[in-house]
Amino acid sequence: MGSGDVESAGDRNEPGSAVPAGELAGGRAQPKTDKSEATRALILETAMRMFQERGYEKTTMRAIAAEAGVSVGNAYYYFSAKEFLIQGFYDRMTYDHAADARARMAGVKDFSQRLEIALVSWLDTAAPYHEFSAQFFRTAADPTSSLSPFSNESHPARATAVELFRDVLQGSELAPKLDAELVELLPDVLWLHLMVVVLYWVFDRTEDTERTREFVRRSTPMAARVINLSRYRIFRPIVRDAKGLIQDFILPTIGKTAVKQPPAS
Amino acid sequence: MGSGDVESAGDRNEPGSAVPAGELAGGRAQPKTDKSEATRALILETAMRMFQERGYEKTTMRAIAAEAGVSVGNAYYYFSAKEFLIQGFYDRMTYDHAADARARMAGVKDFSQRLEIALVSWLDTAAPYHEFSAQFFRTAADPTSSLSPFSNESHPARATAVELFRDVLQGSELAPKLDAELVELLPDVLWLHLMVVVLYWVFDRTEDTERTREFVRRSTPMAARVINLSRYRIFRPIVRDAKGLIQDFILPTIGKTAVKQPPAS
DNA sequence: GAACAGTTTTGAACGCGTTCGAAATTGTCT
DNA sequence: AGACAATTTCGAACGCGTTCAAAACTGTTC
Repeated sequence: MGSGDVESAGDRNEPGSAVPAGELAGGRAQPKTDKSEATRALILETAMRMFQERGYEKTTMRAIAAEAGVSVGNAYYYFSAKEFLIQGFYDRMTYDHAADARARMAGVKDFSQRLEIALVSWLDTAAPYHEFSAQFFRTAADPTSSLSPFSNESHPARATAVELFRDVLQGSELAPKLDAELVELLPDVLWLHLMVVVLYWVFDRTEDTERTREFVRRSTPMAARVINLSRYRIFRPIVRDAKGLIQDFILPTIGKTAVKQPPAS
Repeated sequence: MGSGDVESAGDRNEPGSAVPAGELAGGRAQPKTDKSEATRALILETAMRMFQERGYEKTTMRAIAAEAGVSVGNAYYYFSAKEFLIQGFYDRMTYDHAADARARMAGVKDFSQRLEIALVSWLDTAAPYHEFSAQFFRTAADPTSSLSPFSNESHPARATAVELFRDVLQGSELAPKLDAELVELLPDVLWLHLMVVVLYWVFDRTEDTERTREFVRRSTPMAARVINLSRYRIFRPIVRDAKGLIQDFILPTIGKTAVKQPPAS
């Protein structure tokens, strides 16, 4: 996977103008000791447990600190803002999702089915957190926040997810003769599909997010069909347009540094 | 949440648990007197001016109240939360956009051009607010907030925008033989297109949001082409799928209660 | 051991959005 | 006019996220 460097883009942040540019990532630069690492972990675990129990907003920093047996200031020493406590959450869920989806896909060869499995797996993985998802979705929607799914800080999690969709594709018996360049772009496009599903899910208020689940059931075969049809000649101009749009406007935005091959011939 | 009554959604609110469920809309139920109305307007105008000058977060409720010459409590009497001050903003911008776009479209017959004009018009209308757009986009992204573009409270503004796109279509010389049902859905789909552009715009950090403008220039002709091609036979199954998806999953979510009204002014 | 430079921890304090009981004002009826 | 209710206005106070100077701890060097 390891294509190159992410453009550093450190100083996008609103608030401070004198950010030391060193420790933007989460809360700390380096864990110096084991005890330090333990404290950090304790705070994170406590916070995540409390978020699940009471929701994000209702869980105060004071309460987290008290429950973890440390002072507020100490919590802020490790996590420079409340929202950074979410990042750990986000990362872990991405990882769990990828593992679960791969397990479920095992043996399934049909692309449409694999895609659906991957998406449903996300819904299941995220289900426990649906109630307070809105509260941190709000935070994630802030472009200046490192929690935005498009931010550099989210790059590792995003890469993991994109990789999963690459697996979805590679395990499928796709129609031959598909445009190779297009296939190359698909993992990212499918990740975008997931983002749309997530968006829908966040707003979904039905029991067990049944509506989103049906949305997935309906939209996946359609996606498969579109991909399949892209082989036909009439589609060629559109496919070219779409490819251009994705390469020029979508990928750069999600921090993809132009791995583009020059158009041969 | 498609059919029937809109569940009052009062108790989705985090903070209070005893919301009277009466005045969720903006800040007040009814303006009782002229003076009342004047005070309300004064606060709103002051707030909007200060938002533009200093940004949303940096403008405190205390500062707004002081500048407007009223007490904080009074401001809260009219606007039950800071975010409600944005709604006025949102509504006004939607109105300005529609007016500006219609003026610019006058005489233009080509669909693709009309669509591009409508979108560019939005970018121009919104340009002064781009700097702090992120700050209130964050608020708008909260599904539980009335400021979400999908919320019921945003319905009037949304309807205005959709109406504009209906005009975009009606003034165009579209290919004949287009699926009538599809055409009927298009205004909402084009509004969604605008939402995507807005999303892109919010995250856009280029000079004068040049990147978004190019995105519009590239994506509009493509949209036009897709619509045009939808006539061909191979597309029929996909078009049917797409129509189903839109009707069953998109329109209900954006609060479409099958109300159609002729453009009367 | 003492002295010293980190690193970690503390808790009081700040500024903010918001709430609330009460005061001031306005409107209505006799 | 006075009496009474409704509306509008006020500002102190609450809880929250966050900051910061100082204290406590740790490891290193004589």
